[in-house]
Formats: sequence, structure tokens, C-alpha cells
Amino acid sequence: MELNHNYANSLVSKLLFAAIKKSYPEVEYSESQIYESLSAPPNLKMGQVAFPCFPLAKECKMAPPMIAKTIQENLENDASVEETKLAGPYLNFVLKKEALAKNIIGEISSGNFFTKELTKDTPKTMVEYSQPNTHKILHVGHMRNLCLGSALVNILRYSGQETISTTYPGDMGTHVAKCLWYLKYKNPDPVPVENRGAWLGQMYATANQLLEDEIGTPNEESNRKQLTEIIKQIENQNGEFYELWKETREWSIALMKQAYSWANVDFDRWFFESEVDEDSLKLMKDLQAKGILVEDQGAVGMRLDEYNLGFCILIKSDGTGMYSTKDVELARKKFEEFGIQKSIYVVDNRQAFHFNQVFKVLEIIGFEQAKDCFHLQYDVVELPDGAMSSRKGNIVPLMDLISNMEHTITTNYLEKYRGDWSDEEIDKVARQLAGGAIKYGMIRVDNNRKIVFNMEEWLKLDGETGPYLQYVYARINSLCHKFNYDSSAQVDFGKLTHDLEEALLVKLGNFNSIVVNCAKQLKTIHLTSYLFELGKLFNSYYAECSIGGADDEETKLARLALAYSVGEVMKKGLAILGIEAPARM
RNA sequence: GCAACCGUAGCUCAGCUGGAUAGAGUACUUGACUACGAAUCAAGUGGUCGCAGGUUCGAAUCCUGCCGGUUGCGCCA
Repeated sequence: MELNHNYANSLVSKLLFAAIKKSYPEVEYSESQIYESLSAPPNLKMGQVAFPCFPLAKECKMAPPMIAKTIQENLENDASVEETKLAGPYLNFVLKKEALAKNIIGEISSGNFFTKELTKDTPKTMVEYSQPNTHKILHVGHMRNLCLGSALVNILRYSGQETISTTYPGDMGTHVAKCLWYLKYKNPDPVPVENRGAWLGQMYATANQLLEDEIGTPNEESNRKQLTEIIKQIENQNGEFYELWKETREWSIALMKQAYSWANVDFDRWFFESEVDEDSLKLMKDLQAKGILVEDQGAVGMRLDEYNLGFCILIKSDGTGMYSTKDVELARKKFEEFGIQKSIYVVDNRQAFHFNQVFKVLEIIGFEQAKDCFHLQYDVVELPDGAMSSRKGNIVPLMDLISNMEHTITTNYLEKYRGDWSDEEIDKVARQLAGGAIKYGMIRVDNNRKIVFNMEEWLKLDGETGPYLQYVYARINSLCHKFNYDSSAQVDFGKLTHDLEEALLVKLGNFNSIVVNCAKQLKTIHLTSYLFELGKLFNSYYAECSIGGADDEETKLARLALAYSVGEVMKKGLAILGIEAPARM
């Protein structure tokens, strides 16, 4: 539940609540209902806050414009309100800029703005994201999941929701067997000393190709026998392949950790498939013994036809489990180990059917939390020539994207500082900007929309990108430094009279609401758009109004304070998206 | 066949819990650095919101049907 935390809207809803009570004593319209209904007029000349009177029309049995007029007549005077304006069915409020500035800039510079209680009674939530397979290539597709998941965790936490983050790597299954098979029987090359995780991914791709090529040849049957043996050894936890699995698995995990570290992502809990496999089968055998599961064509599972979810196989005819089997057990572990009330799965939309099945199975076997399990789906990342596939050989490995981006940024923008800045700083800023470009690019489009990844486009860094926003912060930081900004100095907020200053103040005041809205809708785009709009506004302001060269000292100080506030909000907003803002770039 | 998602400017996308004049980026044309950082800013060109109905004071937004595209739909994960 959202609390009233926006200064302007809280003020207006309080005044409106009293006026509505006075005008229509019989109508029930709570202060928080009013707060929620407030919107913004099309432009600031019409006011900063708009109250639409449509919702009241039915109960008051009166046309909205008349209601607006009646309410206006019953409004009490308030020192912070300049005037109210009737605009048809809307009642608009013009707040005094000075009051707006004093409150918003004051709260931002004191830091209180970012520590407000924004919501209450939110459920304890777990977010699972990043489910890469070991022994396979980590590619740009994984990046979308990682950026989205980590931003969402930050959004939920900022808005006051207790959130546990978790990752679920796939460290067993046929893909592992194929990779180990190739390593043992076919690979002629020595194991490299470095980057073994990436190398392993290539081994898998080669293995997959070779096995496919040998289908229909005399080798097919022996290959299959060898793969079965490998899988058996890993499951039974002994034999040379089990040892090889343990060793190679670590190479992939090291690569994952490297990627997570680059992305500044940290998980509260790592679940591995191998960790839930055995228990998941036990759980299913229990359920089977209780008669909850049925057998069908040799497999054991649950009939979900009445929910239009077909048959969910939980024990294959060879006695082993499926991915659904493990997901049921994993859910049980999450509920019991952490006592969560809500469980979010950030997984691409091809798994929609799978999760519907799993959630239904959980519900049927008696987990109440099943109704609060949510598959947050997103569309996949494709390349200009279609879906990524190892067969096509058109996979863009994650580390290629990262190093390409960092290299381009260094040569195009940072090389000019060489000698002036330390090499370490140049590398660090290149990493931060690459992070900004990649992360912002991954989460600025809606989850439901496919991303066609084009390396050249991504390297351009023009327009709506992470570095555009980082540049805003760097410029402000440089300004504050140059003019010795002091956050404790007295400021005459009456000096902020420009239209763009007002627009910036209103924008700044909306920050917390935007993040709460993102948390409610589990979306990142509202925040990315917001930050871009804030950045654009500031850049216009910067071009139009000289801050350092203001007419008088008071104006300069007031403008600096405003600029500083924009910088703080920008930095905070980017941080929520997982993006660092360098002090200079 | 069934289901989910997508269809808005040349291209990439916002706007979708109905509300004031449909917005950005990009591309293209033009202008602004002896300047608080030009990784920037300003201006212009560009739209039957896939199509057809319906709901109502009001629909890009909600409902129905159709068209086009993507992805799923029992022993891979």
C-alpha cells in the first residue's frame, strides 16, 4: 500500500479532503483516494497539480465542472497555494514556487527525501533471476534477465518491500553430459589457463554440433550410451565424470561470478539444480504414494486439463525428474527456508506454460503461497538475423559485448584524458559507462517487447542512453565543484522563477512516486523514462540559464542548489537501475 | 487447432488502472562552442494509433471479431 509522500500532492489532497467534506458531506472520498486520483495538467501554466472531478460526478449527481467550482469555493486558503484555476472538469492548483523549492530541495539536500517510508504492509518477497546453465555460453540474452532482475530488486527494496534475491543456475542435465563427453572423448586441445568458463561454453557448442552431425551414423548409438553413462555418474555422485563435473562446474560458476561482479549484482542465495534434484524426486514419490499423482503412458504426473494446462510430467518413464519437478521442490524450499509471502520469477516468456503448470501443481498439493507466485516474463533478445543459436554461430558472448563497449568508449571519448587522468580511472570510467549503456539499453524497453540486438547501434551512445544520463550527473558534479557548492548555505528560493526551474522542481518531487509505481507494476520503464526526461529538462535548463554566471550571488546559489538536487536524484535513480554515475567522464 | 504476447512517425520505442492538444529517440534539414563540460542545446519535416464493430459524456487505452507477426502447447532445460 502506498503512503502519501509527495509534497505537492499531499498538500493538495489535504485541502481537497476538507473542501469536499464541506461541499458534499454525504460523499465518502478519503484523503488517500484523492491523493491517488491527482494528476498533472498538460502544462505548468495551468498549474502543477490537477484534480479531476469525474469520479465524484456520480455520487454528487452533478456535472464535473460544477463540482470543481463548488469545491473551489469551499477551499480554505493556504500559504503555499498561489491560486486555484477552474479548467472544465478539472480543478488545478498553482503552488508557490518558493514553497515548492524550499521543501523539495531542502529534503533532497538533507537526504530525507531518499529515506522516506513510501509503502506499508508489503509482502516479504523473493525475486529469482539469472538462471544460466553451467557448461554453456553466457550471452547477451542473459544480460537482459540480469539487468531487469537486479533493477527490480532495487526498486522493490527502495520502495520499502523486504526482498530476497536469488539465482538458479542449471548445473546438470544433458547439456552438461554433452560437454563432458566432448572433453573426455573428442577434445584434442589442452585446457586453457584462463577464461575456462568461456572456453567450456565453446566446448559445449562444438559437442552439440558434433553429436547432431553423427545422428544417423554408426556412432550414434555409442554416443548415446556414453551420454547416459555420464549422466548416471553425475547423479550417483561417483566416477570419473562426477569428478570432472565438479571441476568444470566451478569454471562456469567463476565466469558467472565475474559477470555478476561486473554488473554489481549480489545474490542473497544461490540455488543450484543439483541441489534440488534428489529432494524433488523424493517429494514426487511421496505424492505418488499418497495418490495425488497419476500414471500415464509410463510417466507420472498431474492431469491439469480442467485448467487448460494439459498433463504435467513430474516423473519420467525412466524414473528421473523433469525441470518442472525441480521447480516444485525449489518453490517449497523458498517458502520454507525464507518464509516468503510472494515469489517472483524473472524468466523469459517462452516458459509461460511451464510456470502456469508449476504454480497450479503447487496450489493442488497445498501451498497457499502458490497464488502469490508470479512469472515475470520478458521477451527475448534476438540478433538482426534472427534468434541466437549455437548452430547458426551467431551468439554474442557477454564478455565480448562488455569488452567491445569498454574499448569503444575508451577510444572515442576517454583517450583524450590519457596522461591527465590515471590509467586506472580511465578503465574504471570506461567500465561504468559501458555498464550504463548496456544496462539502460536492456531495461528501457518494456518487458513484453523483443529486443533486436545490433552491436553497432548499441555502441553509438546517442540519444536515450545510459551515458546521456551519466553525463548530466558528471556535469552537475563539475559545476558544484567549480563553484564550491555548500549544501548547508542559506538559499533564497524565491530566486527560482524560471519556467524550467519550476518544471525541474515538479519533476524532482515525483521521483519517489515513480519508483513506487515501478514496484507496483514490476516494471523498469517508468523509471528509465523519468530519468531521461529529468536529464533532458536539466540539459535545456543548463543551456538556457547560466548558473555560475547568474546576475546575482543569491540567484547563483539557488540555481546551484537546484542543480545539486537534480544530480542527487539522477545518481539515486541510476543506482536503483544498477548504474554507477562517475564524477567525471 | 488452442493459448500468451506484440502491431503508435521512415526506423527504434513511450503513452494502455479510460480523461485536457497522441509524445520521445533516431534519421534527414538548419542554427548555437573565445562560453558553468558540444557525450550538449534550439528549430523544422514526419501519425487514417493494424482493420471493423461495441461500451459512454469521452477510447491509442476497455470488450468482441478479423488481419499480420512472435513464442509456447507430455517424457530437453
